[in-house]
Amino acid sequence: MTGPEERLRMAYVARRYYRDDATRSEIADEIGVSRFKIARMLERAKDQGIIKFEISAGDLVDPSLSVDLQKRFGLRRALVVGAPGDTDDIAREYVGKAAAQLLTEIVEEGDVVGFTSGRTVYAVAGFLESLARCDVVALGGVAGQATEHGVEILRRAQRIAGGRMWPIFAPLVVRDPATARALLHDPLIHEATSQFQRVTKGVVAVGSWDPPNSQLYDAARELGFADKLLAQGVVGEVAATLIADGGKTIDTIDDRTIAIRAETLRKIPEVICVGGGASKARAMRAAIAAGLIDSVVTDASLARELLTMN
Amino acid sequence: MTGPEERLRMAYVARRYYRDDATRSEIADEIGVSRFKIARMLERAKDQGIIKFEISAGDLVDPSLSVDLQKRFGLRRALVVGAPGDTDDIAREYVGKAAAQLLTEIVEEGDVVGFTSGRTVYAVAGFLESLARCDVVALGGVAGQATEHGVEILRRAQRIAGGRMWPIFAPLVVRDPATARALLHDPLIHEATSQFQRVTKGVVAVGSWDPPNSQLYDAARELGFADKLLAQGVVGEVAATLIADGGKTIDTIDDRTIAIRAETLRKIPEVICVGGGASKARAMRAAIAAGLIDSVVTDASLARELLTMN
DNA sequence: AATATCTATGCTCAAATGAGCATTCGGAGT
DNA sequence: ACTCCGAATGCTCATTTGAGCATAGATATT
Repeated sequence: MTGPEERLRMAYVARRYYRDDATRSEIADEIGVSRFKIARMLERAKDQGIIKFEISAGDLVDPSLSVDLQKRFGLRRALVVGAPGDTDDIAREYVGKAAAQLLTEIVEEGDVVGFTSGRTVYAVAGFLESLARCDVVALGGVAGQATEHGVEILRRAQRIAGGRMWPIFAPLVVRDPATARALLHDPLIHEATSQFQRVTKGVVAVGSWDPPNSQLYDAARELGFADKLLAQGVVGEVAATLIADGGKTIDTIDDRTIAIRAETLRKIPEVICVGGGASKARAMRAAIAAGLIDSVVTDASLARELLTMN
Repeated sequence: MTGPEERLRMAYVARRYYRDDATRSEIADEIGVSRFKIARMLERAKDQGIIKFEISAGDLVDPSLSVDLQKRFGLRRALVVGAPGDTDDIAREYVGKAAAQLLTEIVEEGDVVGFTSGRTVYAVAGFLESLARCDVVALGGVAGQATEHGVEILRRAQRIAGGRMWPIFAPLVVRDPATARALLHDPLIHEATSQFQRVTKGVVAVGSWDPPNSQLYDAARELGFADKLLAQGVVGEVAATLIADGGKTIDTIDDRTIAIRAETLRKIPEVICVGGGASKARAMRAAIAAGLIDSVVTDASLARELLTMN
């Protein structure tokens, strides 16, 4: 075992090398040993834990989970935020903030950014503070009671991005195909849906059907669709595209939804899925398998669940 | 400000470079950028605090205080241990342990190691666990009530070092010169004091007279010397050598002490002074100024006090 | 005591890195 | 539109560093 004098010396060398950016030769001259000895001291300092590298990536992001997730699922980007013990509400704040910062970082002038509705996407919009000049489009109608949220997301994004906006003032899912067709012929809605193919970056929430944690699920249940869809293996949804466990999309109610279709979604150069909480893991895995999403911003619970699912 | 994607990337690069020892070029190929960009990312990661270097030197030693102290006072070695808030007792344990480890590290076969008495030196001996084969010598008589301590130090050191030992069974200070002379003519004591010139490494405690924190001071007070000596400016002592603030040694009671003399102490190649607690700062500073000690093992309180004294 | 073994040290030469510079690109100001 | 400025990028070449080896000194083994 190394004595305190030697450890102190190693600490000094480590400090001079890493903190002060001295070269090994400088340090060697300074304390009168060869540069090779300095090199070996630095190695041993690392082995013995005298120097440790603390890597953080800021308050929010967990660097290793992020990279693990990105590699494991072949994602374009993955940001994992917060601690696994956080409540869903706290996790949503973290995810929203990180996703907002990510958008600020990656959105370029001329982009067309699409948003679904949902609480997490609402949080993203809430944390948006600056954005390159771009147009914003709703990727679907509004689900859930808090109807205003869906529109509010676009409004805030538009105010910050400064470009044009195409909100969709309609429910995400309706009772029958005829109603859906009628809505889709509404001039304002039609104009919005025509923008789908121009979208270059999508921000989408993921909803879980098993266990149920989705506003689309709630709406479907009210309309009486839910059980049949569950029987067909639906585990989650993105926008209004239902997905089964292996990633197969299920089009049963496509004629009753006002939202971007799976094939159009897949053509968007980058779709970022936001959402946290371990309960959404199956749904998110299915969405990735379905090829609907390219990047994720999530929390540590969901990330760990995804990484240990099998 | 940098976005989370970029920070994550920087964290990843930092991890690969510092933790995994990947070369900049490897990382560059891996993520498809130039090695120059990697270099700049690492620089910025350092600036932005994404990577931090945590340097510890083990549980005991405070690396920066140690180096500061060593440089400020031109010491051969300085080890500063523990936290400034520690009590004297805890600090003594830390100092003792660190000094013991230091001895283990630096004592070589054939050395002759001298010890004074004192509680801290006793702690040093208590923590000694291995030592190159060497002889051990008491550097003076015993002060304080716990007479056995002084001898116990030598016994333990001898048992671990395996060489010869020369303890001194006598008080550190006596009432009058005649008593001192008589003791110094005692064959056992004479044999011990004859070893002083052979000593190659000394371990000495420091006693403070102002404020009083010294067993020699207590003894001197009982014998009625103390006030006169304080009037002469004594602020502390090493072995039985009294020292005034600027480092001047005061020989008033030298003819009544059984201990190594200042000039002999100065000839020892390395004298290590052990002791902690801010109250001993003046005494230690004086001992350094007097050229009686070459290295120190102390605690954070004393070190900070020394560094801020002026 | 002689031998083998291990560890620490410093060397050479190839690889990795840093400093400084030229170029490009994207605004900001006129 | 134009120029100007600053930031970012990648280059060259000198410096720094790492890998592997040879040597020397210590330690264990017989």
